[in-house]
Amino acid sequence: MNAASSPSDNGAQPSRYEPTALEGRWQSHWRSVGLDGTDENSSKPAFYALSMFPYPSGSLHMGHVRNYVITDVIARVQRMRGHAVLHPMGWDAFGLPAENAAIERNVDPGDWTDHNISQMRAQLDKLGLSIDWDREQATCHGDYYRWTQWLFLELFDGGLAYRKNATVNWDPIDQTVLANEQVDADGRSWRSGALVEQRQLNQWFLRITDYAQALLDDLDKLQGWPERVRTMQANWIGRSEGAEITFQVKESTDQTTTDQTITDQTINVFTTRPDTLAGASYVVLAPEHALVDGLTTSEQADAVRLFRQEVGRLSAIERTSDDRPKRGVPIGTHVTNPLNGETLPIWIADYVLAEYGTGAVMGVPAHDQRDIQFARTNALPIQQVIDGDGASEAIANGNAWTEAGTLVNSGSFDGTPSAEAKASITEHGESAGWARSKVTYRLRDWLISRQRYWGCPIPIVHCPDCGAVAVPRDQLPVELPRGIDLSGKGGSPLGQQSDWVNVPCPNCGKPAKRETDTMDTFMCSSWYYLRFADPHNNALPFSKEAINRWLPVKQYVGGIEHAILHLLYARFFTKALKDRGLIDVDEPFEQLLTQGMVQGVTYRNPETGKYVAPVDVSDPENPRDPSTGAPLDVLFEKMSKSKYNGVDPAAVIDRYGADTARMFILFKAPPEKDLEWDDADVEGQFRFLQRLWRLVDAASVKVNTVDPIDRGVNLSDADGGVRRALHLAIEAISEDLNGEIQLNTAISELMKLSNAINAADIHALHPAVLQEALSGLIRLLAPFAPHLAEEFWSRLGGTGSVHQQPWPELDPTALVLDSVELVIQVKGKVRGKLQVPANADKTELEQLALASDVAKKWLNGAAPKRVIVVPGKLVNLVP
RNA sequence: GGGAGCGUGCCGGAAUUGGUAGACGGACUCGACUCAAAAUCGAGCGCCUUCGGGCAUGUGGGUUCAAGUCCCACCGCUCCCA
Repeated sequence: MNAASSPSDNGAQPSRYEPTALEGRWQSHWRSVGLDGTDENSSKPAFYALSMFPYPSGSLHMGHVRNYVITDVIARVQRMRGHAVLHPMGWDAFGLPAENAAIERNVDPGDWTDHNISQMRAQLDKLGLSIDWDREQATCHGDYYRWTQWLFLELFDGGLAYRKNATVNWDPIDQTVLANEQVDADGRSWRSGALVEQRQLNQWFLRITDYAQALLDDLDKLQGWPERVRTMQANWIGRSEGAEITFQVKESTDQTTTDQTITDQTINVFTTRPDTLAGASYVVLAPEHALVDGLTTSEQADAVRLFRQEVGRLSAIERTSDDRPKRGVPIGTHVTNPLNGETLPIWIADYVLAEYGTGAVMGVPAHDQRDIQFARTNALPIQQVIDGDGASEAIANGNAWTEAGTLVNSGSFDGTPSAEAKASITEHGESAGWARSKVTYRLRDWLISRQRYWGCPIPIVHCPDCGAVAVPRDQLPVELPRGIDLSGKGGSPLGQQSDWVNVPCPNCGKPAKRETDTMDTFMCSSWYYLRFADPHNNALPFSKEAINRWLPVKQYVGGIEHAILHLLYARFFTKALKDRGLIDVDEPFEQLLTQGMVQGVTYRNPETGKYVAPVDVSDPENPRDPSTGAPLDVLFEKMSKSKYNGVDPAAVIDRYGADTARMFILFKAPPEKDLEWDDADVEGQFRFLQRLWRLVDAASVKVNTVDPIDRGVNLSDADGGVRRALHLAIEAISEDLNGEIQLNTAISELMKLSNAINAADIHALHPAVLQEALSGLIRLLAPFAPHLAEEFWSRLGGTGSVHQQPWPELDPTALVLDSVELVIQVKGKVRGKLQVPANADKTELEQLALASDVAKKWLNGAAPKRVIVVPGKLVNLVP
């Protein structure tokens, strides 16, 4: 049962693979000799391998293991290939779990976090990761967040951090605001899952929208990123080209409205379809739009007030959702369509948001799906202005015609193709003064204020006279007050610390108050990869020299869930810091690998939807609910406590060792795909390492040095076969580690090589061949199973550490064969095989094929019409 | 609705400048060893077959001497945007 302790107790002669003891021994040896330190001063080319750093929850899960093992293999291979490698680790250590623990259990969030960090570091150590711990960072420590604040002030000085009153997403569970990126498609918080609410608050924002175009354009530079991450970012940025069109309000100045008389009012709308302007039948303002009060007539005032109250309760997602009826009310006044002079009513409607574009749109029902729904609900006219095949029918059926076509009902523009009309109508409007071509983005400025305690304080003092004043840089960090009472109620916790809040204004010295909001934790993680390059710098967050040596990160590895959030923020930071002259790189991450989830088996009762723990399933072949006897669905889902499908990495390491865990997790699935955890497969991986152990054990009698020795001249067929197997493996594994990283097939190549050596009689092999094969095998194994490879290296008399050896070199002559198998096809179907000399040319191959029994049988003596020869592969005879 | 990706044995997955489909592993079956079991070792393992071969990479077409791979249409799943 227990594989780690069971292998045959039948005698003492062969040594046993005991991973736990072996791994502990090598780990402490490596630590004592400083094997994993960063090579800072050599002339070797730099290679920066980075995993997305974890939140220190206190327990390592399989997703972490997968992430760090993938990065570790890459780091180790690059070292063997002659690079100076930077492979650091740190902690994304601010955030709500610590604060919630403090509220629930009355512990200090800092102590709680530090305790978790040391616990997780110990768990990570057991994986045998080649991390330079000397560079460790925790974002909640003053010597880190001092620089987060410093960088905030850089952005503040550059005008990229500003404060404004805005409608923001409020998470009622976590009691704080959220950035748009942190609200999912269902309108729920990324953390708490609560439905977010809308609130008007005065908050800090970063001007990420200034970089919208650069963030979009430079996606093209990121050829080492998965296509779908780039697409997701491009969608999120959401560039749209169009025009801003000015509509003149029609009512004259003597028309009385609710609170004022109308002067020369205009409404600006943004549209991507200026070509459809003639089809506008109304103009819609967002209910919150500043012009609404002034343009509402007395008759409509009550309806408008009621409607605004209703809309105020809805989230942006609900308001714009396609499957909801579009609702609105007219406000009583009108505008003139600048293109054709028609009079159009002004409405307010839930589906128009104040924060997007100009907060106003023109309604063109015939050519916009939301507008046609709105028009049909509210009996507004539907005028077709673009014609195309099937357009009229579609519109009559209530489907907007959004394709390109030809203009109709548009006066002098009739007959113009719609693509061309976009430009010509805009130009016409520009010369008449009522249009401008314009580009807008879906991306909003990044809201970074959080009304929570356990985060980086925003280094600002609010002075009644001077306004928002930066805390002088020599006073950083603005430290979080410690040992305070956290109730979890009553607003921002820092606001209640009067000692801390009340300070003199750094500018004029009068009494002032500190900013009491803390920063979004994504601020802290937007620059940590820069600090790792220069972790102990006391004068600056990092020096330009250090950044130039190590950045950009050559290989970044992490979960797809950060495709937008962290990866977009970090790109923005990099660009902003470059523009501030602090760094020279403009993109932080050259290659990105997004690893898939680790899933565990779940048993679910399809009737009740409830999960059954695996221990309660008596027969896994035919799983049934122990209480109802109903057959259960067997699924693979992301590991979680509620589904009883978590596998604890520590338990796996205790039982099989880290090398088995590493090998399994790499072999079971390609890195970017989801991985289905299966204990039987882990067992299989352990068996492979045991097989290697026995192979090295047997060979050690014959080989006692892994140093290269002169090769004998006379090699037997078996010798040649083993050499060929070795060099095939070197070729394939080296290829798997270049570009698109394929670690699962690399391990299968190791297995093939091991199988090939095992299949030969090692006692009959030339000692030099066996020595070369084992030396190569061990070095190829080293990045994947570092402890076992080191043990083998030492047992076979190798000097130094296997991890400091050069990557094995391919000898192409070892791959050459005397004879190869030639496939004979007849009309594309395989009909036979033939051994032929490897150096035979096309003509010879054709003749050999024609003379073969296969040809005689399938061609009935006739000559083929055509013969295709692919040297080294096949001959295809076409009768 | 728009975009991206995916679909291969019982299972995880190999193979894409078009060239022997199913590498490697798991599960399973049989055999050796054993009092027995585990471990280990050996053999088998897509489907059908009249043992000649035939059929097979979601479905249906197409290009080609040759298609998992390229093209068209469709079906299903996943993700992103609306």
